[in-house]
Amino acid sequence: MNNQPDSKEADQLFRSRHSLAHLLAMAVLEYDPAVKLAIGPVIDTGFYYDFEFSTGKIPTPEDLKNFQKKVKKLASENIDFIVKEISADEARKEFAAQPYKIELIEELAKNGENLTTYTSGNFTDLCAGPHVTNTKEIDTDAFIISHTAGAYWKGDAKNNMLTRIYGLAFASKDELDAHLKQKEEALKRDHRELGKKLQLFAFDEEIGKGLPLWLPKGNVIKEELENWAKETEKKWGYQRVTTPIITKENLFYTSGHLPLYKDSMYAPITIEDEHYYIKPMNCPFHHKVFSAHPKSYKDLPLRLAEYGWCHRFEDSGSLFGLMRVRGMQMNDAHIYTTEDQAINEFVDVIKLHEYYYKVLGVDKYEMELALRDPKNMAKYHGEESDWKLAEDMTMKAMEISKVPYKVVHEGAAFYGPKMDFQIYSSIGRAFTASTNQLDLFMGKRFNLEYTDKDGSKKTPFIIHRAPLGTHERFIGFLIEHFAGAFPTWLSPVQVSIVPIADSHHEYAKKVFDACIAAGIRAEVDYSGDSLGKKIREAKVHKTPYIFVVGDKEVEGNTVSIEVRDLGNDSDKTKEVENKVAPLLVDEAIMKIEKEIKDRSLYSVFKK
RNA sequence: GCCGACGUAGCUCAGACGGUAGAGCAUUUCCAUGGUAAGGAAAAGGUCACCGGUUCAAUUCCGGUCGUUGGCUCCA
Repeated sequence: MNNQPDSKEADQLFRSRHSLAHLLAMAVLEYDPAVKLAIGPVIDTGFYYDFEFSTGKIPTPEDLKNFQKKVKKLASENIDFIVKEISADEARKEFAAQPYKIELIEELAKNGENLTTYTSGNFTDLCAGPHVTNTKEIDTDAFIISHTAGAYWKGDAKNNMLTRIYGLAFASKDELDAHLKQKEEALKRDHRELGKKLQLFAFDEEIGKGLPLWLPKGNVIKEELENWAKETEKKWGYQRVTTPIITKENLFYTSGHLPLYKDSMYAPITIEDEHYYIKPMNCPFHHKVFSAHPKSYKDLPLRLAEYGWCHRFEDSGSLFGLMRVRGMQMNDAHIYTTEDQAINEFVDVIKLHEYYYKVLGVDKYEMELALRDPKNMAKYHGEESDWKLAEDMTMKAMEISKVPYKVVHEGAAFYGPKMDFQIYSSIGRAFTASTNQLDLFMGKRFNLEYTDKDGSKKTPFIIHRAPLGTHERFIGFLIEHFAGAFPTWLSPVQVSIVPIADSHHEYAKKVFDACIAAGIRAEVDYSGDSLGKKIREAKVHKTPYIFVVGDKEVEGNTVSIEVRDLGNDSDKTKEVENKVAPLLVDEAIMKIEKEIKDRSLYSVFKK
């Protein structure tokens, strides 16, 4: 387990959680005496135990409540946990009726590890411990049996699916309550909730799962991001291309994707005896752009960018709001370089990420270098020497960049090492926002070449990069990151104009026209609602600025400005005067125009 | 894909022993013309996700499908 205790308090909590898992097993055994026990480890928020229930005995939510009562009762019975060291043979006898335990015993015995059991009351479990010495150490108000889930034995989809029962457990009831409260708060910031409330995107059964509709307000964010990416990439020396979303199947045989990913691609369309696939990625298309004309070393590095429309037939069970969809638009580009240029280009890609994150105020992120999984070497194509070189080069680039990173020995792409950027939303959820690769394989596969100084033909190195990931996942992230209160440049509505009475509608329209002329996204509330209601309406939609216009404003050709209050969630630096003394219309517009142009995270009216 | 849970009006949710349903908000209309987070009234809105089965009768019970979701697996 990775959850080794590192302090006395943590150690005590670890013991309590672990012991609760055993008490849960006791309750479950009473409910289904023939249940097969798998494992019951401690996790960050408590514990779980995996079971294989007898036919027809899968517990209902009602049963879970009973387990909870039973565990509570057991915990209050002052049961001792008694540890015992046993031999493999004794263990085999003791757990003869428990096939999963037997499997564990064989493994442990093979590795020459000592076996221990813990006995609590009439229940003995194979377990490395540690546990409480007596259940009176457990706070019986600080845990709940929360929910069930399916989980494969040993995390392998080829194995049986077991029923996992999760428990939340903390050192005190206060901490448990705090955890539940925090989860509730997190739900309010959940991009699915906010997306509905702020009318950013929607799904429709008739269209299909994982295929989002971008509503007008959400589309504004998408376009702003895309414009920003185009502007930035232009400055960084990228050229834009457009490639089809559909292709004859052979392209994906050339790339090697088809045999590997057939199941997660939309099925082919057959027409005039040809199979066409909808593209799940843009790479091969960009390679074809590269090879459309002969290339010289002088053309390199060649950076081809496209917000490409990709479709992947993801497993229905893995779809998740905007974060995991079947139709996505990717901030993709491929950089074709000489061997000498590759590291520098890779470093620049990392710098580009840093730039994007800085503008968006994403300060918690890290890189993860995914190398080949030694247990699954068959997945990876290409020459060993190329892999070594690519791994060295990526590592070097990461060193140079000085961004913190960790190395993982699995998860590389089949054609090269992968560098992911993990970012964390304000509710603590981690996202892989961007994946990048250094690829020495596809160039050869597609016979890409350029003529070098000496007239020889060489294969370019290829960097795959996508700093803003897909619109879908990235905006999903941004919704949670900003809790729906986007910086002004990204806000669907930037200024909400609220006339005090009907008689001010005409003036409101004038102010509106001035905003629109300045490129500010404005709306006038012409409803017959009360002033308070109109203000509230603008505020629940998290509009950055409300212009209130009444007699005073008409007379002075001004607007009274209400600045969005970010409440307790706000960063200190975002503190603003909520009410701004009436400003001339032109002046107010100029200030906000500048804030938008700067893509500022902060209000121009900040203190 | 797998295991589980859930699906009632646009949204958030009530509801019943099996006898075709209700609230708040949103929408529309009317009244009020209001100076900073919900003014008042009325109307309209549902094949209770869909398809089968049991039943005199199904939104309610059973089965299947679709969708959402908690996890597991996967993620070029």
